[in-house]
Amino acid sequence: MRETTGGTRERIQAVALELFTEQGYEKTSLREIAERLGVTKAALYYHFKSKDEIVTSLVDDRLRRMDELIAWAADQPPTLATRRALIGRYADSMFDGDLPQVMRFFEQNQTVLKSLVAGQQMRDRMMRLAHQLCRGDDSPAAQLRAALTLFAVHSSWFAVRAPGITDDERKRIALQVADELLAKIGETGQG
Amino acid sequence: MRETTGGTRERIQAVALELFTEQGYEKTSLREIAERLGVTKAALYYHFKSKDEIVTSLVDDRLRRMDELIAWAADQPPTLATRRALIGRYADSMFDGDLPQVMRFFEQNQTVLKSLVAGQQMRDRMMRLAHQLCRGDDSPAAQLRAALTLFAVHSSWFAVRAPGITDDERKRIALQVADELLAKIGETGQG
DNA sequence: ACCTGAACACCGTTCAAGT
DNA sequence: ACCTGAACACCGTTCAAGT
Repeated sequence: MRETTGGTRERIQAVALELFTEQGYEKTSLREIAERLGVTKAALYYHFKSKDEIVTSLVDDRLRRMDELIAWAADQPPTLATRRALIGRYADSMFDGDLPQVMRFFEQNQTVLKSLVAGQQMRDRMMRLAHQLCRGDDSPAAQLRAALTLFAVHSSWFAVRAPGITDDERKRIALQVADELLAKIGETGQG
Repeated sequence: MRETTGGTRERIQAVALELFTEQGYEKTSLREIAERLGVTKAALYYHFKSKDEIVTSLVDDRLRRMDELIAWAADQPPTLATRRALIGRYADSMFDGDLPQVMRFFEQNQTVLKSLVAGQQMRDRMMRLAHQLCRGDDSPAAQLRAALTLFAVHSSWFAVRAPGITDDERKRIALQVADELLAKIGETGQG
């Protein structure tokens, strides 16, 4: 058997992330997760206080990295160069390691997550990121552009339908479009 | 008493739309809806085949209007003028009558709706709209821009935080940003 | 035609009890 | 420390029965 490397807690997280992303949070029952691991539903409650808390544990790492990004940006001058660097770093983190899967899960479960603590924190960080992206220009248009810049990175995963396109190419396209949006922030005049 | 204008079916739809939007589809129980109307849970099943089917009935009207838009666009030449007119009409329909509430509901419940028939149809229509918006330019960047154009209209509701801003102003900003994105579709060269 | 009462299998959660 | 068995209130759904 030698199922996987280790502790039950980690195995629960792995299975939960997979099923939540595939079928959604609400559609995935704890019974389903437990069965895959060969334990009882009640066993899950030894490792996590609730179903909600499983999600929290998945998102925590991601939250920390976003906090770092936001803090970094707040320390830089509010220039176009900073905005470009910020979205570049954000895209890097989105396409790096196993975080894409966490974000994919998040993307798929935004609604449900609204009522979950982790979801609210995540939304909060996105808002702050957007706020950093239009620092020095708080016009409505700038706010909208900042939000769309983040969307550009996210939606490059599903909005672009091209056979055989690589993750790197998706990232490049996303940053190209993002850069154009960012360039319009902080411009004097309405042109 | 003379509760509302009429039939139980319509009253169910009204209450369901309100609660689904406020709390989400999964978090709203049929018991809750029934109680508000002073009927039994089972009574709902006389008017609707399932909880899912309540959503379908809410979204149907919206689907029809999107179909009309798509058909109209397919009949026009694939020019920038057409793209601009298309997103303009789309924004109109989004900010008009009681449809905004339906869309707000949709925005809030995308995930859950993925597994519902109505949700899949809705996603399908959004894809087709995006496709119309980049007709004649199937490059990845164009696809991404087309998707972001639609997002611009949607996210103008929540991404823009300005005290006392009106719906009309939100719409104007959305269309301004959308137009800039659309202008870059179909441009020769990569510049 | 319109609705009720009671039952169905399933859900997340709790807790005493076992090793 | 780690897990089980059995119970809890709640969920969406069904259906015979009432008017």
